Amino acid sequence: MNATRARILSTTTELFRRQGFNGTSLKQITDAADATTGSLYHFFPGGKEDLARAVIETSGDAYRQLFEMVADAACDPASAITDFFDGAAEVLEHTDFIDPCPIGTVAREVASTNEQLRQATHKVISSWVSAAAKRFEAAGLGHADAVDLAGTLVATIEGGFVLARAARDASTLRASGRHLRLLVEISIAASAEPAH
Amino acid sequence: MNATRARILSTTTELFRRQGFNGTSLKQITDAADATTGSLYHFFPGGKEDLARAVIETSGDAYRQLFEMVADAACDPASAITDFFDGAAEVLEHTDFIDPCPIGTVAREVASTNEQLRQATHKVISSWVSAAAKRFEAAGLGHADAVDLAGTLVATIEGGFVLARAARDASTLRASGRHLRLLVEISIAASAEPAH
DNA sequence: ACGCAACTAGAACGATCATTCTAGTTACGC
DNA sequence: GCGTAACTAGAATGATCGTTCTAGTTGCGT
Repeated sequence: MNATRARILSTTTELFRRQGFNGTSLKQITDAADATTGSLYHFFPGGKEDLARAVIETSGDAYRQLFEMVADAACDPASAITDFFDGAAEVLEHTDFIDPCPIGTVAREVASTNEQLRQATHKVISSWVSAAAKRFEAAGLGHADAVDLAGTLVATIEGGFVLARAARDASTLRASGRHLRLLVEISIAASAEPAH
Repeated sequence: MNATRARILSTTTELFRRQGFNGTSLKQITDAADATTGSLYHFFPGGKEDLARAVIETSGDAYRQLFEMVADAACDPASAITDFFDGAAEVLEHTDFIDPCPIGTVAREVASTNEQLRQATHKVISSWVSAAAKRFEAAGLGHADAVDLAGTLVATIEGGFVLARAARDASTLRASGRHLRLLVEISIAASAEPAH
C-alpha cells in the first residue's frame, strides 16, 4: 500500500471521527495529510465518495478485528462485553472524546442521501453483528437469538458513543457495558435450560 | 409563535433528520420553508447555529413529551419500553427510514467542533435520561441504578436508529426493545428483593 | 390615518466547496 | 539511460457556502 494513499486514508478517518463526512473538506484532508489534490484523485478517482467508502471499509475491518481480539482474550463471552465497553470508554477519555468510530456518524449522515455509502455502512455494521452473533451461537444461543442480541450490542455501543461524546463523560458507556453483559449472561443461561 | 418562524423551524428539523447539520444548507432551508434569508436571520439572528440550537431544543422537548405519553399510556414501565421501540420502528418503516430523531446525528457531528451545540445536545439527552430514570425510580429502582438503566435505554434507541437506517430494516430495533424490556423487568425484580 | 416596529425581499460579499485539468516529476523495468 | 507508467503539483473552474446589508412591505396600537 502506497504511503501517501495510506496517509490520506488514515487522516480522513481521523477527521471523520471528529467532524463526520459533510463536516470535512478535501482541502482539510490534503492539508492534514500533507498531500495534494492530484494525489488524492489519483488514489481515489471517485473523489470524496470513493475516499469515504475506503474509510468505512477500512475502519469497519479494524473494528471487527478489535472485537475478535477482545473476545479471544476474554475468558468468556460475557466478560468480553464489559472488556469491549470499558476499552472504548478509556479510549474516549484519553482522546478528548473524539469519536472512537467514524462509521456511526457517517452512517447517519448519508443514510438518506447517498445510497452507495449507505450500503457500505450497512455492510460493515452487518459484519460486526455477524461476528458477535457467531460468538453467541458458540456459547449456546440459537441463530436468531444470537443475531438479535448482537444487534442490540452494536446498537448500544453506537448509541453509547453519542451519549458519551455529548456529555464528555464515558461513565454511561461503562454502565451500558454492564447491562449488556447481564443480558448476554441471561440469554446464555436461558438457552442452556430451554425447559422453562 | 410566528408562522414563518415555525415553518423554518420544522423544515430545518426535517432536513436535519435526513441529512444532518453539515449536510443542510441555509438555501435548502429557505427554499423548502418558502422563506427568505432576511426572515431566517430575523428570527434566528445567530444564523445556522442559532437555528440548530432551536431545532435541538424543540425536538428534544417533543421527544421527551412523546416518551411521557407512551409511558403514561402503558400499563407498566416494562411494556412502555417495547411500546416506545415498536412505535419508533413503525415510524421508520412508514417514512422511508428517515431518522426519527435529528439530535443523535447532530450530536455526533458537532460534539468535537461546536461547544455551544454540543452542550445543547447534552442538555436534551440528559432530560431524556432523567425522564426515564424518574419512571424507573417510581418502579422501585435506586437512583443510580435508574439513571444507568435510563442511559442504556437512550443509547440503545439512538444506536438502533443508526442500524435501522443503515439496513433500511427496523426489525433489529424491535428486538432491542424486547431486550431492553427484559433488562428493565430484571432490574425492577432485583430491586424488589435486595437480599441475595 | 399615522408612526413605528416587525417582518420580508433578495442582491452582494468573500470564502470555500468538490472536481478537473495541464505540466511536471519520480520510479522502475528493460 | 531510455521509455513508460505511476505519482505529484497546484492553478483554474463554476457552484455554493453562511452571512451581511439596504430597501421595501406589512401589521397594529393609537
